[in-house]
Amino acid sequence: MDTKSLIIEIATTLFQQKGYKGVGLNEILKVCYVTKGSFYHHFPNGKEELLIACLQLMEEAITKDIEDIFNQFQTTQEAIHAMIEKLVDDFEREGTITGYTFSSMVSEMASLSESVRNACSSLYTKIQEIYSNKLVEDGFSKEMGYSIALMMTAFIEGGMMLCITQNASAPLKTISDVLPYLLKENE
Amino acid sequence: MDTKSLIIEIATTLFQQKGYKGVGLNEILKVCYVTKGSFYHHFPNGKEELLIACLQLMEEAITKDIEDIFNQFQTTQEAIHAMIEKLVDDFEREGTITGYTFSSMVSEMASLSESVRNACSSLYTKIQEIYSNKLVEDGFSKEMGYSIALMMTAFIEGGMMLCITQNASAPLKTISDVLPYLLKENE
DNA sequence: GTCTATATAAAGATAGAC
DNA sequence: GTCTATCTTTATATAGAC
Repeated sequence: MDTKSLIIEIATTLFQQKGYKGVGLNEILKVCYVTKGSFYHHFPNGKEELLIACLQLMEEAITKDIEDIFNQFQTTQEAIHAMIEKLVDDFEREGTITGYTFSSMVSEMASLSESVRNACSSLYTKIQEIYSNKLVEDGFSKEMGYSIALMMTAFIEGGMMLCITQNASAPLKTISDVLPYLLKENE
Repeated sequence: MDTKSLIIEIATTLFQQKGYKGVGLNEILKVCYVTKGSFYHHFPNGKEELLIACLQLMEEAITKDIEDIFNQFQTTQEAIHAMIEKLVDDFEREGTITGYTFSSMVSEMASLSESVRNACSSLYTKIQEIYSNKLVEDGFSKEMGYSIALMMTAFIEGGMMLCITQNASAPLKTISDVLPYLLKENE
């Protein structure tokens, strides 16, 4: 793999685990076996440029992943259930949630950098579109589909936050169990 | 006000706005007109000790605030509606959400400091207990009350995250509109 | 495109006078 | 309890050889 992609891949994981400010450039480059000089050749605008590149990679990876799951299942309910199950598995295996979330980047950087905020916003919008389209297929109105997609995103983000805080997968599991009510009773 | 309390108050606001790593000690102390020497007299263990103190202050302030709102209204549904409305108002007025959230602290620090994670966990538990108790008053079973309280917390946290990301209050408003379905149809 | 060496600024923290 | 001055480490970033 070329140097630039390598840096982006490794930095993405580290940012997701420890947040943007929680990882120093030195740490990233040490893991990559890449030097400062090489880094600034690929990212002349430094660390923030790297973050934006990572957010774009996340956008691709996350949307692809979610789309795959949503294509595998007939209904939104089944798909979202499978999705959360996967998050829970990852969390129980690795101890951290690296997929489908970038909340640390949002909460750290949204107030500090407009371009980072926009990249995050774009990502959430993409995810919600996938949900929303599936919900319309399921028979929901466009408006209702939009609202529920928004809620689902908030739900999952909040659930991940609680899992990280409690260092336990129970919150996401509970949410996964209760979500069907949301989807069924409004159809 | 005594120096220690002053530092805690100002630091709390700054941490909520910019996250823990987003604010330097220098910045905090400059706003307080307090010197390093004085700071380390009150907080021998430095910045992380200050953060813990801030989280405790938040715990008091947030629980008191939410309890007041919940005492003002008959049902959970009305209370939570008023609560979200207050969040939305604050956001529209100030541009940032400083109340009821500390997600930046969680996502930045949970993987790095166990004692910070515990303080955050305690805070979420307290909030959920308030919801849960009210829900039991409303006629829900203890188990159902617990699940719904968890969901509500996840919902609101996720909603705030989306508001910050989109720099708009729409997400929380949508959530506020749709929440009644969750509470009504399971009663 | 990659390297080493260096610059520069900011972080958190300490020492000791008052 | 508060002050100034200082220390140490780490951060991001740059210069210039190869």
